[in-house]
Amino acid sequence: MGRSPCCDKQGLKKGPWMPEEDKILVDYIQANGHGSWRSLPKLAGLLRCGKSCRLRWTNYLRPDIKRGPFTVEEDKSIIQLHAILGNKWSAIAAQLPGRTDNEVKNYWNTHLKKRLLLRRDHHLFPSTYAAAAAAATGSHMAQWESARLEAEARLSRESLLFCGRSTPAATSSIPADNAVEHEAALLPPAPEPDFFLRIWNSDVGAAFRRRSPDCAESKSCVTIAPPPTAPAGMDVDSSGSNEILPEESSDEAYQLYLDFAGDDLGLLHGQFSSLFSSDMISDMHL
DNA sequence: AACAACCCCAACCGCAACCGA
DNA sequence: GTCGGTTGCGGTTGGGGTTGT
Repeated sequence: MGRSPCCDKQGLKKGPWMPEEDKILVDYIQANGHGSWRSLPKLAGLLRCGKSCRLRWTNYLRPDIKRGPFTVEEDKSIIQLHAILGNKWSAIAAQLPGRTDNEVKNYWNTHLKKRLLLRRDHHLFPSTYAAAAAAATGSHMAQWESARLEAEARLSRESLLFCGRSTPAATSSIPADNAVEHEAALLPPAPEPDFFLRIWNSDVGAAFRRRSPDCAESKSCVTIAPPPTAPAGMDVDSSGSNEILPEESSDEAYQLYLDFAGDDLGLLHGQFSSLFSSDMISDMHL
């Protein structure tokens, strides 16, 4: 796949968008739709590359974008979804109406991640391996997530770690210093089934599908309801907004991880047909 | 008041998937 | 099946704003 030339073309403007440019872009898209992003700048009379126009539209100018601070519910959703999906910002943002992947990503990196790491330090989690092993036995999602935060650069290996849950060695006592080596030793040579789909199909995943009418009928759905009143450490301003003030919701956010533990990552058939095709489901060999 | 350090987020970069010819 | 163009996505960065000294 050849890379397409984009902003490196001479004569195209880069950097912050001017209000006039915004207006041109909005007017054009509202009148004609965006069509081909690549040809849009020329048609609209913008000295920008199509990529820049697309980003500006999807991340800033789109009329359905929600402005303002993240609410408590959005905060929780992001944390919960990130525990399942990892850095799949577009997938997480898809569950948050009006929020963009870029916004969610920035919010995670600048607020939530910081808070959770801060709390993690206070909880003295065991080694990465122990956490992975805990996840492998389904005993505590929080520890699994801790391990993931601790080593985000190794996200791609998570599925392999998770798949090791049926391996006897995964539940044995192994010194923390040897964790990485043991992880490597556990790695099977062949690709493993999609572990996200497995989790999504578990009680943990069900917690996020509770919004769907289908889910309401299922006993398997875990309801993570917001507290009736603002918990300690969380402020609700006088306007009634659920805005979370910096640093103040760390306990709440972290507790979410603890509450989030799945006692049993049992597999629930038929829970996510609205999300995945039947072919995908049948291919999972659940 | 001036400067440094830090924070935040819009925008960019580059890779990979997707899609049609 | 292959190729080239296009789009989507996640990681990273630059710079403006804020806070601390």
